[in-house]
Amino acid sequence: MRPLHPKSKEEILAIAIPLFAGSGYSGVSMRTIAQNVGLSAAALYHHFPDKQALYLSAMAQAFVDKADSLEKILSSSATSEKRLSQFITRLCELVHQDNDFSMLIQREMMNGDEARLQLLATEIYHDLFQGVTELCQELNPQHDPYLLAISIIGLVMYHFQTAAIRPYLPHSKEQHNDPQVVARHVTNLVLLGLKTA
Amino acid sequence: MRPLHPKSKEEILAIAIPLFAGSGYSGVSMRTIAQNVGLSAAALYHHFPDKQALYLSAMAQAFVDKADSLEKILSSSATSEKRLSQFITRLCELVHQDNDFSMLIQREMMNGDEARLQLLATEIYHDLFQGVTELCQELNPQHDPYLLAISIIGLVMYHFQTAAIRPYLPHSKEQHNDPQVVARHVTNLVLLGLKTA
DNA sequence: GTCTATAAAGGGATAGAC
DNA sequence: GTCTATCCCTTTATAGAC
Repeated sequence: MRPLHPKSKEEILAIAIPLFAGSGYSGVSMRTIAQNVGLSAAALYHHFPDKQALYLSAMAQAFVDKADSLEKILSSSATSEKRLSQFITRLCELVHQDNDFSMLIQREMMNGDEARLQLLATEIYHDLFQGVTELCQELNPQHDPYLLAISIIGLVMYHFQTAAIRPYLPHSKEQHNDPQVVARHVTNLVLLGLKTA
Repeated sequence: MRPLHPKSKEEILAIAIPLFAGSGYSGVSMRTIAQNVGLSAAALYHHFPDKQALYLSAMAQAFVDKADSLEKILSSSATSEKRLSQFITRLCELVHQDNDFSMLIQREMMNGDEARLQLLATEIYHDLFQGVTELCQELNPQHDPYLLAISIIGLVMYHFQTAAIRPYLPHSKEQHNDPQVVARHVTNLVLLGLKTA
C-alpha cells in the first residue's frame, strides 16, 4: 500500500523538536516520535541512521534563522534605549512563539559536552552576544557589559523557561505568559536600573 | 550474607542527587543508582516504593536544606533592601557551591509532567516563592510581585546555569563566576531598578 | 518510503531465600 | 536489609515484504 503522504525529514523534525524540547533526549522514544509523525518507528530509520542523528538534526533545524531579526535590531540607528527595548521585546516574542528553541539550548548547556558547548558559543551565540555587550557598553559604560548582557538575556529566557511550572506558583496570572507584559517588565527593570547607576 | 554497610535513605539520596542532576529523571536507571550506591537494584525498593518516590525524595533532600537558610533571611527583621541583598547573595553562594541544586530545579521546571510540576510547586517551592513575592511587594508595591520574584530568582540562576558555556563567549573573565561579583551586580540592578520606578 | 515482525538490550518492579 | 533470579514491558535497531 502506497502512503498518501510520504514524510520529509523536515516534517519529522518539526514534530520531533517540541518533543525533545519538552522531555529531553532520553525522555523521547523513537516510537513516540513515529506515532506523532504518523509513521512506524522503522520508517524513521529510512530518514535518519539512528536516534542521535535525528536529535542533532532537530537541534540544527531549531536554531536556523533565529538570530537574524535580533541582530538587525541591535545594528539599527535608533537610540541605545530604543534598541534595548526593541531587542527585549523581540526576544520575548521569539521565545514565546518558539519556546522549544530556548528549552533545547538550556538542555544542551546542562549536558556538559565541552566540544558541543564550544561550537554552540562560537557558531550560534557569538555575534549576537557581541552585539548585546556593545549595546550594554553604550547604555552605561560603568557596568560590566558581559554581566549586564547575561542578565538581560537571562531575564527574558528565565520567564519562558519556567512557563510550565509558573502556573502552579502563588499569584500566577494569565498575563504573566504574555510576551508584551514580560517585555515591558524586563525593559523597565533594566533601563531604570541603569539610569541611576 | 550480612552486608557490612547497610545503606540509609540519606546515603542513597546523596548518590542519586548528582546522577539525576547530570542526566535527568529518564536518563538515570534504578540499576545505575544501585550500582553507584553499591547495592542491587532490588535493595533500593526496600528504601523507596518506586523510582518516582526515590526521585521526589532526592528533590526534596536537595532543596529543603537550601530553602531553610533562604527562608531565614526572608523572615528576618532587617530592612527590605537588606533582606533582598542578603537573599541574592545567599542564593548566589548556594548555587555556586552546589551546582546539582540549580540543575535539578531547572530540569524539573522544563519537564512536562504536569502532576509532578504541580506537586513540586505546591509542596516544595510554594513557601519560598511566597516569601520572595512578599519581599517584592514591600520593596515596591507598584511592581507585579510575581514577575519581579521570577526576575530576581532568574537573574541569579541564569548566571550559574550558563556557567558551562559562558567561558566561550566574548569578554568572559574569571571573576564572572565569583558568587560575590554576581551577587553585587544583580543586587545593584534590582535595587536601582526599583528605586526609580 | 512505509510496513510488519522480530531480535537484542535495558528498563521498572516483584518473589523468596538468607 | 540485601541478595539472586525472574517477569514483563519498553526501547533501539534491523530484516525483508510490498
